[in-house]
Amino acid sequence: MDTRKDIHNSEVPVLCQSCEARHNGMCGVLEPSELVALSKATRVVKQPAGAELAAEAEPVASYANVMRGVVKLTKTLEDGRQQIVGLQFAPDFLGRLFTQSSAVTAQAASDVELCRVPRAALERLIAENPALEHRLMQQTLRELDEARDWMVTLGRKTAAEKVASFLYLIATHLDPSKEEARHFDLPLTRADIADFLGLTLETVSRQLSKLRADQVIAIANNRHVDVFDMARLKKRCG
Amino acid sequence: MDTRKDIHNSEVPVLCQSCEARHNGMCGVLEPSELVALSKATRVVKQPAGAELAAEAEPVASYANVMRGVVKLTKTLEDGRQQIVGLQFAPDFLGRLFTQSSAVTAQAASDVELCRVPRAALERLIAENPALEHRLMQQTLRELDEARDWMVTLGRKTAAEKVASFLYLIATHLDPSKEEARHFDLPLTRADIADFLGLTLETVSRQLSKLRADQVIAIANNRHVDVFDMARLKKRCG
DNA sequence: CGGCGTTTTGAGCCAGCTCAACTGCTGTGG
DNA sequence: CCACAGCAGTTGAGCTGGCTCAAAACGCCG
Repeated sequence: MDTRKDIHNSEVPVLCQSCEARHNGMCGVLEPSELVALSKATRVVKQPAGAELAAEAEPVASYANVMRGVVKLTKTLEDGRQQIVGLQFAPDFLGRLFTQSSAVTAQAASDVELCRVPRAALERLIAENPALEHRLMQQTLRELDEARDWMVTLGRKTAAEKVASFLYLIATHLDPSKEEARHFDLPLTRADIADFLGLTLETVSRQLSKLRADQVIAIANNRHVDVFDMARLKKRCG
Repeated sequence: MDTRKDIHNSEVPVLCQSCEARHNGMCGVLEPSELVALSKATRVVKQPAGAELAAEAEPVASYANVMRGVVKLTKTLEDGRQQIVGLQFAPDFLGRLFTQSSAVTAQAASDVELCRVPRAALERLIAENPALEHRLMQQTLRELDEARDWMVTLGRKTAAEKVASFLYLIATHLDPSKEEARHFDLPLTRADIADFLGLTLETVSRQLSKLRADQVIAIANNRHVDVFDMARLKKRCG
């Protein structure tokens, strides 16, 4: 992989210089020399929405960093009932460390760009560099906090509160502005949203219509959402 | 703290020799010398059922290992709705690493015995010993897997399947026998079970009565449960 | 412009909730 | 040793939020 001398980023691979994982993701703890070594094994891949990235109970040959787009983690019961158990945004790390097979299916929710790392290469680097494991531990703890937050949403909130909570989560993750109002494109279909919230798609649609009727949001083209007032949305999260 | 020379456990503190955390918990990765040093700072405490061990959004002064009993982790909405987001059994580690305050309330579900470790002592040991962080990472990943499993239960299962799933979880954690039939005392009240399953306590009670009527379980004294056939119970988990 | 997948809207139903009464166990005081 | 208070659990009856099934509307692409 190409590298370039640079006063501020001497020896850092070109691709890594603008990558979010380099700044806020796991690569932030790596030395330039480690980054160069790792980048020899990594490969940036694009995947269209709907692509399956890893299947439940299947062995996975590689880990990845999400560079662009949203990945959904799902679990399915024998009779087909499905639940989304997590969403991953750039620059999240993707993959279950220290076990042969993933407990979830990972699927591209929107078009995504991933930076793939072969299993063995990453595990070797982790074994050599405790700071990397520490960083991954921090992300894992954050994911556990988020999973537990979502358990409250699934177990104890009404349909209206669930949909508001979903919009709030997406708004805070996709629109970085600090303004009161935010807007973004939903990375999930109504069916996906239903699978994330433990509802039917009809109920999701009805609740979105209600939020529109109540002037909390506007929806254009079924996908683009304007939140007029984040504080008002938050109040509806229960 | 007292120590004793022993051919097989030279220098290991007496209390640690019979402790589950020494065998399957985080202390399993510590050298005898580290264990001696750590045990100087730890303190075994008993707490009655209902005792609050750590409050949501409050700073915590110590971590702990669960030695006996069950600890419930709960989250509460402003209006009082509650959700149990995790149960911890011996020899689980208790506490949120690397952040000032816990995101959950920890409460003794049954009478419990904890081995308390001051925050600073454990964090120093983790910084010095990557193997310890690795072990804690493994538990964190396991907890994340369990949280995601439970999200499917909360979001997509019926009341009957939820109650069966709860009994299955408790049976596999509390009765280590490999037999088809198992029996144990429920560590949770009906209200707690409801808060774990996202149901009302009346619905929990009705579903337990149904399982009894269907000869899947027997209940004595409201707390003691006999599962006649684990395979049959598992089929009812959805 | 026509066809297909997604979303919205409507109408009726039912699983699980609410409210309420009752049972049974346990501990306490006479 | 019994009466009785208090709490946990059970059971019943009726209601309702979210589900199911069905059809119409919308947006997108050839």
